[in-house]
Amino acid sequence: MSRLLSKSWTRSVEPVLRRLNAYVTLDEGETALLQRLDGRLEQFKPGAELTRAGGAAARPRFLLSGWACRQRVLPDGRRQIFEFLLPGDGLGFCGPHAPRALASAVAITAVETIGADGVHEEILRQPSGELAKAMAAGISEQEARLLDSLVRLGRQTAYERVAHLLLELHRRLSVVGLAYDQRFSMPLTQEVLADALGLSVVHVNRILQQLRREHLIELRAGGAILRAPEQLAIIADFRG
Amino acid sequence: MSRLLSKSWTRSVEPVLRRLNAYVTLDEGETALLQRLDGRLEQFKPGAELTRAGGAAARPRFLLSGWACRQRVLPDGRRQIFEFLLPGDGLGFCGPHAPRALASAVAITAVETIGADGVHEEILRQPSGELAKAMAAGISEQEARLLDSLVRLGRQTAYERVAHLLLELHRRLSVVGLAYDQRFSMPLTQEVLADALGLSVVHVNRILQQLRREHLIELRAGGAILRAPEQLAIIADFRG
DNA sequence: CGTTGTGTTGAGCCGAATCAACCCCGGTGG
DNA sequence: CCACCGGGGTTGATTCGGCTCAACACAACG
Repeated sequence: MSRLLSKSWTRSVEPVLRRLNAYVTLDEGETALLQRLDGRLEQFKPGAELTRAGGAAARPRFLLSGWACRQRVLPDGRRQIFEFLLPGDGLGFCGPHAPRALASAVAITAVETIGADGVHEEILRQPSGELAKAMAAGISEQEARLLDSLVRLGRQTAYERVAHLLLELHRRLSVVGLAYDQRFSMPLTQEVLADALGLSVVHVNRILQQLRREHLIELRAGGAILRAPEQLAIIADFRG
Repeated sequence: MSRLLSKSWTRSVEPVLRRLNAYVTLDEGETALLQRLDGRLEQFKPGAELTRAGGAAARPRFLLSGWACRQRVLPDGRRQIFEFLLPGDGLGFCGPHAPRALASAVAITAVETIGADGVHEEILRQPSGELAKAMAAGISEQEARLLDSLVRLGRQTAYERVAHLLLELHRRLSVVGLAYDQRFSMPLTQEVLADALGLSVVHVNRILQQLRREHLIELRAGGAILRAPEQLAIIADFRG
């Protein structure tokens, strides 16, 4: 019940199943296909690149555990994080069309991924199956998140941006079973948050303090609690 | 050679052919398919909605003439423009997967579109044909532009943002044959630019003046000229 | 132990927003 | 013909949100 079991848990495809079933209920065959995924298991240390921008398109795979992000770095060092990749998320599924990766993906914590060529083949075999529908819905939701990010960066204040991102992370982790009530682990430094939100580290720090002072959130070493999700949603214009 | 001919030109699928052929050379059959497109022709006045956010996913179609944009408006009136839609661009091609439209599309000038269900069918029939490849490349490029926009809004200064957007528009119009050397028509008010760039109208005005003062650009009633594209590219970190 | 990375805090500055005029131009209608 | 009007662009004054710089606290770690 301790280390070994918990280790096997961190490697399971459960987050993938949870996420896809949230879109469309998969049938037994498709569920079994995912549980028997035989793609290569890969492990990454924090800071390691899962995908290099401009490099050959990566093979499709799922993130089983850990946090990563897609990002771009400007010549002078400024960095923009496009999105966070959480357990259960797919990576490289648009790739087959695209000649090369559009952004580099970098591990934030230790990360495990599993190759998912089998899923890709199944989608080609059954373009109108539940699995294909679920994967398409996932890609669509990902694009919706990118649009949300554009609004965040272009038209929201720092206060609204932070609230919005916290709600997004909470919602996504809930779907894959990694949020417990309003509590979830968030292994992000303030610098990472800043680069995702288009803010400076110092300012992120001050906004977080304000949110804590107002009893809207609690933060402790890698963990977050949303104390007033409804109010945060109003602040951030968050569309659940 | 005058009004009639020019009118028929504005309705042609030529921009579509130009854009797709820039990705992958289409064969005669595919070219003919596009030229014989029998989808419904639709016309929109400035300000009209081509697609309503949250509404049913729109049928796939191409924009034949005019400018439009995809956008979202916050409850308090703040607006973010996600991207501009130019002649030759597709709209609603991801739609079939997605249950509903992710953003509303609005005409900026008068706009003509043509339904393209035929293209969608052809892609299903020949998933590895040139047409399918070209359309996939187009979607991939569109996502790349969204990522560029995220960098723009999140990590670039107003000066860099304006330069970057002008270069993007010039490049896209060049591909579809609507840029003449460094000159192109740009029927955007400063307010529209502001909402695309996450800036205020007043500030956009000042930045444009600065760029003109520095002889990097020229602007005249709906038209733009890039006087020093290479320097603009350096300023904006624009990756051609 | 020092070292390094992360979070916290204060002071001052600056880029961009806001507020408020004003101009110009193309309608439009008396 | 001219007076009026509204939309877009321009300009100046002022405010403010967020950045920079700099120092310090604290914990993890070799």
